[in-house]
Amino acid sequence: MNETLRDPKMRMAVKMRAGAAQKVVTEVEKKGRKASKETRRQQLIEATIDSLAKRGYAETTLADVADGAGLSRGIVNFHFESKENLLIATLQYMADEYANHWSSALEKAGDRAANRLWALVLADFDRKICTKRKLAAWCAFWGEAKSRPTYQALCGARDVKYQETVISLCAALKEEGGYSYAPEAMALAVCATLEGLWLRLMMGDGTTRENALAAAIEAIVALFPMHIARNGPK
Amino acid sequence: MNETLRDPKMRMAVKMRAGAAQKVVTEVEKKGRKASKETRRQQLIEATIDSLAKRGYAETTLADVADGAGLSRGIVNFHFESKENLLIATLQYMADEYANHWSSALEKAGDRAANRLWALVLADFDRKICTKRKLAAWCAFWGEAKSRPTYQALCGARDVKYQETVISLCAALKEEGGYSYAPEAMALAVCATLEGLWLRLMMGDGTTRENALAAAIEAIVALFPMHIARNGPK
DNA sequence: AGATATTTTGAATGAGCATTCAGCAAGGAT
DNA sequence: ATCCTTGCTGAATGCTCATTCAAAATATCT
Repeated sequence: MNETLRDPKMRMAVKMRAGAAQKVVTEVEKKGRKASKETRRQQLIEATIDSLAKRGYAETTLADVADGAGLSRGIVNFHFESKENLLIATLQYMADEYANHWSSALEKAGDRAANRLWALVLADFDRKICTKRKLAAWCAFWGEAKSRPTYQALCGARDVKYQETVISLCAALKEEGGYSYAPEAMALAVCATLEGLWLRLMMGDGTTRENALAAAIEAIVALFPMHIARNGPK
Repeated sequence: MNETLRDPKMRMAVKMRAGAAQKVVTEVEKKGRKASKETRRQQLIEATIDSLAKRGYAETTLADVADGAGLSRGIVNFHFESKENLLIATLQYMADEYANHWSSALEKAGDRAANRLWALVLADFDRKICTKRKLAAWCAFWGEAKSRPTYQALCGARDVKYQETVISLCAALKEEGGYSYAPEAMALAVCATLEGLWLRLMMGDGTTRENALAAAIEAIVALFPMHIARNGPK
């Protein structure tokens, strides 16, 4: 596919367009090999996410990633040594991005448990995180995670902290409000709901980001009626 | 792996063991080529589920499936024509089994909406359906579904009827009980919760079938407090 | 500028795998 | 017993892909 990219001149054009979009980074990159290396790695990771989203895990090839990045066939092995390493780096990148996103949302939300829970839910369906391509890439990894300890560890690490956070929020709300649930069970249910909605978004039945967010809100409003209303924490 | 299976005599031993476990079927199978063909297909589908669970979608090979079934390398193409067909048949089989399971649970539950919803939740975490190997196989397909229309259709078909059912149950309960939610959003949330719990079970963090069921119950008790208590529908 | 180090290329290599097919085995029919 | 049908086998084929590497391009240093 896209045979035009096999032509070096065409490739250069792609590279320059990409460069134009990040002018500042490019300036810094000119001097200093380290920066350049990181940039290239980043570029390849993005191309990997694209390929995972477009073709799925099983059909993702290094050739496709290289084409997507507008670079040559041997490039991945130069920067990542192996396909496996590239995929691990990609998952790592997504996991970090996700964790940073919800942690910073949590910080901004302040101290009240209701505000914090609300912020977590909104963060999960934020445009930055909740993209078709990224959801698809996540799901590609989930599909392989069970049989690959490395992926499992990276996906799992994502969840452990998140779920602990949700458990403590559920416990705090119970304390405040007089609910009767078991915090661990309720937290598991909340996390599962959010993940399940992601799965739905990805599967491409009619569900949209807005539907999903609405469903998530409906659920937490019903689960924590003393603390959360449809338009936000009380 | 398992080089012993390359030896025809060893294979025969495997075949006979498998045969012993289904003595009655074997008797019928002896006469009648059609029955035999179906049996063989079934056997290969089971081996495919095993392989998907053990090695993931990307690493599942026809050689592995054939070894798992105790048969020779060419066998899949003889019975299914191609790997793709085998995988589609496998997904089809799982989708049918799942649909039959919850439909019959629904029938047994009678007319009251609360009973029916409760039955659906229990059915999802039934030992027959909710096995490590089957969950793993489901997830393997989910991971590829976005980039393969055929899988998407089969996974999607699973959900459409299910979700319509849940929507109508939510609508009925709202009617009866005076909840204020939007039935579509609430149904989406309920379905997502159940699917998310499946995902969690599969990912092999500590979640067990019992934890997952407990979380699901906690959720629907909180979502439908007028109709459902922890020990069942009111 | 010239020399050196770094990054990139793309053709070659070889491994793994799905698929094919000529032939074997086991019944059943004549 | 012999033929025919059907199911099955496993070696051979050819294709796709990750990986390697010598050579080219480019950047950095002296």
